Amino acid sequence: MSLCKEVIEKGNYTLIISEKPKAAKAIAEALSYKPISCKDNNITYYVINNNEKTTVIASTAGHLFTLSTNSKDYPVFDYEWVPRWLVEKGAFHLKKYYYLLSKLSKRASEYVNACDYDIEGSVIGYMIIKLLGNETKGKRMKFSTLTKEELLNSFKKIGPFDYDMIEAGICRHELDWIWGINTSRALMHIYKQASGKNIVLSSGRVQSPALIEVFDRYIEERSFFSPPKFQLTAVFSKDSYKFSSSHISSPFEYKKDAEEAKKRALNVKRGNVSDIKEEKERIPPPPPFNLSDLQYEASRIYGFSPSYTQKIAEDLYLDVLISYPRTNSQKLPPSIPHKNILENLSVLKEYEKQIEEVKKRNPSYIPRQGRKEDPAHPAIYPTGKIPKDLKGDKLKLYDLIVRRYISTFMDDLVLIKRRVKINVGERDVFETNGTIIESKGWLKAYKFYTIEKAIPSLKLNDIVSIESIKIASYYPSKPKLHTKTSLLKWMESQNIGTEATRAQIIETLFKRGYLKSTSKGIIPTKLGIVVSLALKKYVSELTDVSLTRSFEVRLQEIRENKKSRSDVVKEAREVMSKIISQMKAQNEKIGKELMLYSNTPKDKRCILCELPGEVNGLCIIHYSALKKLSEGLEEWMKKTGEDKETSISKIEKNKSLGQAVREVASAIKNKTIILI
DNA sequence: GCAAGGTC
Ligand SMILES: [Zn+2]
Repeated sequence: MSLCKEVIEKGNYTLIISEKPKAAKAIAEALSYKPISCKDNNITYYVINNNEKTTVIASTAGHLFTLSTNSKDYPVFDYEWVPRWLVEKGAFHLKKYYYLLSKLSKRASEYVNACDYDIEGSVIGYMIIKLLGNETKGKRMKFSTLTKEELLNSFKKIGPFDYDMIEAGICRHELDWIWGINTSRALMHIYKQASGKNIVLSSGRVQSPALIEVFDRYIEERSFFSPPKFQLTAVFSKDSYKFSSSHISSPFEYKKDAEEAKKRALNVKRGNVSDIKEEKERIPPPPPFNLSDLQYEASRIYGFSPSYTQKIAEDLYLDVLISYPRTNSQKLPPSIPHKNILENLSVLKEYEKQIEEVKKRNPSYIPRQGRKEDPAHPAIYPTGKIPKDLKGDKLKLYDLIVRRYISTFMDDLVLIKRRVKINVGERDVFETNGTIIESKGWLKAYKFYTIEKAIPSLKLNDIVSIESIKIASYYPSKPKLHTKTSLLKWMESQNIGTEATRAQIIETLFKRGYLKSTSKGIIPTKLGIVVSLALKKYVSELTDVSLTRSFEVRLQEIRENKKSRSDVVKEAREVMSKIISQMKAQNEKIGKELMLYSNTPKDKRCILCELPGEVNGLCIIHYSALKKLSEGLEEWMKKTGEDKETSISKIEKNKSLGQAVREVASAIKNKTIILI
């Protein structure tokens, strides 16, 4: 044990710094068959003695330093990098890492940043070396998997510091800090001035567009209005076999067209099978899991929230049961020992048969690859370590990951789809279809889909009779309220946030009291609505994803040496100074607007709800509903063939339309408000 | 106290 101490005291070693403990262990084991494992305050580091040359491998746990300021005022731009454990609530566990790295840095002769090969990893390692060691003796090791081969290779190719990445990374921190801290302080300060109350408000490049997305979707859903289309469906029979079938012109735009087709069909009363088409469809295995696909599937299959799934996945990772979960990659490189992993997993009865099949059908163990990539990690896969005593949700998630992994080695799912056309009289054709599975392929392992729909057992020229026929209204595009999962997928589609932060940022919006969950999905609270409106009006840059796009352009320019970090930051300061001075000049006005929502006097309320009345005595939601109803009513009447009074009555009761539209229709019926 | 980004 004292050997560890000796080495540190002697100094003159290369200190390799990794981003996480697991990576430090992998590096140590790649560089030596017998790394010496040392402990300091329960934190492990490794020592390797080779031909007089000593290497020490230690790790942090993510960012050890963060931007911080002593100033309580705003606008504020005088931030500096400080140890997180000193300034951040909940970061106290980093103190041990800080002290160990600080101790190991004192006598090192050389420092290697071996953090993940992405811009955050470049910043994490750089800050440790700059602030605890010696920047001039800093180097960079680059690898994207933790396999022995790649680690050894990257160790041989250790290069100089990657200042392009470091500068871009530091700039990202500064820009987010400038935008986030200043606008959050402005919101809080104005709120405090107007109400006398201290509450925590926040805004930022990622969270604010996400909030606005929920807000916009909510208004869209509440004020949804569309005339119906008309689905004509008949139930046919052949001997005792019954099946339903839709008119090929369905959905009809006009009800009278559907009614005429119905009348014609009822006159003929029978049809004949005029065409049968059968085709095979091959569906390849789903791609390997990245975190957001895992979150999506765990929500679809088990109802887990994205942050819950992430927490369980992190536990499984720490138990060494699965690989690193915070990845965007859908790729499983051949350097992963798939054969060993599958052989190990085959001792588990529930996977034995499927793995046996992989061995026979895919003996080189080549998995299907997805499209998405990650600079530092492969897709999520089981390590092959056999779990003991896994229970409940942890077991469910582990099983999901294992099944997905096995399925990527399996054959295509083969479906048979049959489409049958039935002519009724001379003009009308009905169609019915079904799907059956010819060969299950990967679905045997990843069994979380139900696919089969009975195939109609009919032959060409069969005569079938119409048992019944009916017209149903059909609403094409009713928008759905967001769920945590759909919001996370939306963030991913817009490329805002990262695998590690999206679920967390959604939870922050709830913690701020901006959002709440209902049985139908997420809706903004009054506070969420008024913050959304204030941001739209006074900090519109934060209300959509274009700010992220412009950050990306600038960071890329820094990486390519076309711009300097200080120029980009200077530009951001100027923009922010302007925004803040404009907000300060309108302090009272903004404060009044905020207060109007948190405490709306009775005489200022919307005719139909408790929100403030903004236009024609209606709140933004009911006004938006009134506008859509007023614009679309004529089309509704034309397509349904109903008069105005009937239309309004039907709209009032129609649950396929937005709730605010129904409330507005009801108020029109009662003559409380009029169409515009 | 406030961002977004790492990871325990
Ligand atoms: Zn209202």
